[in-house]
Amino acid sequence: MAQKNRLKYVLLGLLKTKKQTGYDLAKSFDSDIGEFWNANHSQIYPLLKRMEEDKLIGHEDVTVGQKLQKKQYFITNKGQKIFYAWLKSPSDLDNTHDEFILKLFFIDDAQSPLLKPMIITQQKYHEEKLQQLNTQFKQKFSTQKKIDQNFGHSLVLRHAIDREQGYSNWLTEMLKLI
Amino acid sequence: MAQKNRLKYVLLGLLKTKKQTGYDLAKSFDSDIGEFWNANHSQIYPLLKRMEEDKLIGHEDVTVGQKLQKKQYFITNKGQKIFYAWLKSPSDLDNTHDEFILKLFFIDDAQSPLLKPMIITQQKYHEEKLQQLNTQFKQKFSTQKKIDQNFGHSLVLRHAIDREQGYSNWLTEMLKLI
DNA sequence: TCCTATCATGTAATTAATTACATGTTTTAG
DNA sequence: CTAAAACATGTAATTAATTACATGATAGGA
Repeated sequence: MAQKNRLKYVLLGLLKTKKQTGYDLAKSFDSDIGEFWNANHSQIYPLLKRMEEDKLIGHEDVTVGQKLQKKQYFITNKGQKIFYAWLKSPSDLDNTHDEFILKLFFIDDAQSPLLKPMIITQQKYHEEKLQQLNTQFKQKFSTQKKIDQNFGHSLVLRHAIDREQGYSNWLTEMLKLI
Repeated sequence: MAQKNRLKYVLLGLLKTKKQTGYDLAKSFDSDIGEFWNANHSQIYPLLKRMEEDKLIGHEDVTVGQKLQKKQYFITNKGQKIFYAWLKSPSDLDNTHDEFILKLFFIDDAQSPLLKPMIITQQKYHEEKLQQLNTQFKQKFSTQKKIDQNFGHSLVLRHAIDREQGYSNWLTEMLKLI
C-alpha cells in the first residue's frame, strides 16, 4: 500500500491519552489496537520525527538509571486539531485482503476436492480467533465502568467478535452446501 | 504494505481460465474481483514482465487493425503448478484496515457527541454497499447453472453480502446503545 | 469526417511497510 | 552475581502500491 498514512492519526490518538515513548507506542500494536492495525518500530520512530518537525507532537528527554535516554512524546494543540479533524472526516474502507477468500474465488467447480480441506483449515483458524477474542473481551471489559471508560474500544472488540462469528457461520454453511 | 505478492497468484488465476492482455487483466479489478482485491495497470504490466521471465506465463503478439500490438498472455505449466501449490497452502489474513473502526477505537466516552453522526454516515455507506452487492448477485447468479460454474465466485459474493449485513446490524445495535 | 470513448502499453516518482541490521541499557529471576 | 528478557532507539535495504506522466491506435456514433 502506498500513502493514506493513517498511522499518523493512530499515534496521535494514542498520545492523546498519555505521553509515551516510541517503544510504548510500538507495544500498543502487540496488544489491543493490534487487533486491527499494525506497525513496527522501524516505521514508528522515523514517523515520530517527521510529526515533530510538523509540530504535531513534541518530546521531552527523560534519563533512566545512569545513561538510558528516553523520549517522552506528547501531542501538541496542532496535533489535537488535526486528529479531531480526521475523526470527523468521512472514512473510507480499504478492501480486505483475505487470502482465503481470494483462493476461494478461483475454485470454479463446486465439486472440487480442494474445497473441503480448505474450508476446514480456515474454520479451525477462525474458531480459535473467536475464542481468543471472547476471552479478551471478558478480561478487558469485566465491568460496566470499564466499558464506559473505553467505549470505542469495547465497540471495536464487539465488532471483531461479530465478524469472526459471521465468518465462522459462513464457513459452516459452505460445508453444508458441498 | 510490502511483499506477499499475492497479485501474482491473482493474475495466474485469471489467466488460468483464458488468455488475456494486461489491459484485460487490469479491467477485472474494476468489476468482480475488485470487490476484494485491487491493482492498477502500472503494477500489472511490470509484474507480467517479471512473471514471464520466471516462465510462469508466456505471451503471443497479436496485431489488431494496422499497427496496434497486443500481448496475449497465457499461463504455462510451471505457472499452473505454483498456482495450485498456493491454493493448497495455508492462508493468512491481513488485518483489515477499516478507517471507521480505527476512529471508533479512539472515542473513549460513550456520551461523545461525535459518535452518532459518525455511525449514521457509516450506516448509509454500508447499506448502499449491501444493496449494490445484492443486485450484483442477482445479475451474476440468476440460475443454478451459473452458480455451479462459478462456484467460488458465488461463495465469495455471498460472503461479502453476509459481511455487509453483519456490519449494518452492528451499526444499528450501536445506535441503540448510545 | 471528425471526435470521443475505449483499447492498449508502458515508465517515473513517491510513499508505505516489512525485514534485517545495529547498538546499548536496565530490570528481573535464578 | 550473572544471564536472559525486556527496554529503548535508531538506520538500511527492499518491495508493494499509488499517482502521475506519456504515448498512441481503434471503433463507433454524430
